[in-house]
Amino acid sequence: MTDLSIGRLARLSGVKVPTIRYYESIGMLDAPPRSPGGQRRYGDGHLEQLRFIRHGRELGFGLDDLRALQDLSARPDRSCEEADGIARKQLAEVERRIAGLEAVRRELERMVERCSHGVVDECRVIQTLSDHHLCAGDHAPDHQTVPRDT
Amino acid sequence: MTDLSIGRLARLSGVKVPTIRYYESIGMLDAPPRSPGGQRRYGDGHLEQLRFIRHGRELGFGLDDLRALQDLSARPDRSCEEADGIARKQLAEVERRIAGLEAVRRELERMVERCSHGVVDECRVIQTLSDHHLCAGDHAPDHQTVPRDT
DNA sequence: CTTGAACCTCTAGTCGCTATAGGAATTAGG
DNA sequence: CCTAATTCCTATAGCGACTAGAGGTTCAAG
Ligand SMILES: [Zn+2]
Ligand SMILES: [Zn+2]
Ligand SMILES: [Zn+2]
Ligand SMILES: [Zn+2]
Repeated sequence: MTDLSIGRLARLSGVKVPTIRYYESIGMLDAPPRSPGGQRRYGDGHLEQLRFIRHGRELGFGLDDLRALQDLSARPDRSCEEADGIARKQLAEVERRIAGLEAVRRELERMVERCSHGVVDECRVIQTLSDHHLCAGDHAPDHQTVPRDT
Repeated sequence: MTDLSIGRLARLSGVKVPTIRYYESIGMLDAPPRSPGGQRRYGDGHLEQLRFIRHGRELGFGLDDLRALQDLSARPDRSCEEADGIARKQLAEVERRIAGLEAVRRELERMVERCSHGVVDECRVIQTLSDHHLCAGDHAPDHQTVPRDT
């Protein structure tokens, strides 16, 4: 019952203030009680919950999976089969993404290395983009979304 | 002047019909002439342009970068310095993402391997999510967005 | 000339946030 | 106790790169 303000909770958890409110709005984080003036007052349980979510996000889990994992951790007597399944699925997904990125990395390296740095018309980068036949192999048959940095 | 319909262009380029319209709407792809009834009629230039974009997307370039690269390729006499810079930046970004995903992969592997597959309370997956100290190392200090599959 | 496939525009949804505007509440200092 | 600075509130819109659906029109094969 440490009665944390949202800002303090943000500092302790490493999750930004607007993100905490966002998690509450989509039902990922329990809505806390409010001060007489209407401000959120969090307890230790919320901090734990938020750290769980943050750690899961760092490991690449989607919020849906984390919700399922959260629900499971509230039922300590059940078999952990489902939790392990989610983790294995996540591992497979990460491996798939790494494989795709490795293929992309090889092609990018190749085109950067082979460019003689002259004029655009002879630029290996531009040429390769115009013609996949200049690539060494196949790359990224599947989708890749570019992440954002903050 | 092959006078391609959008559907045929989609098949020839590997880019979906709504995506082609989307590219036009954001100015990535030149707006084609229309049939008397108002339907889009593409030429070979559009097909080339679209293949360029698609190839670039497969290599992980953002649409902004691809626009810049497209503009450069229209000026064949200029130095390719800028193009090479964009490609090197992209390579660095891909390397950064691989490094992050490798760290995540190691942790996921670790937690899946160490679980004795009993009850949730003793599940290494759940425990690790609750406590980063059970991780072997640091992972993903930066953002990662989960890609979508189609 | 009919019919069914392909096309059109427009809007809203995806994921996981982030940013801004325009206020109200809290807290630290004097 | 009062003020000023800081933090907090809601609500809305935007990011990237699409995808999905509704409701209507045009085209091309037979
Ligand atoms: Zn070059
Ligand atoms: Zn290629
Ligand atoms: Zn387990
Ligand atoms: Zn960890």
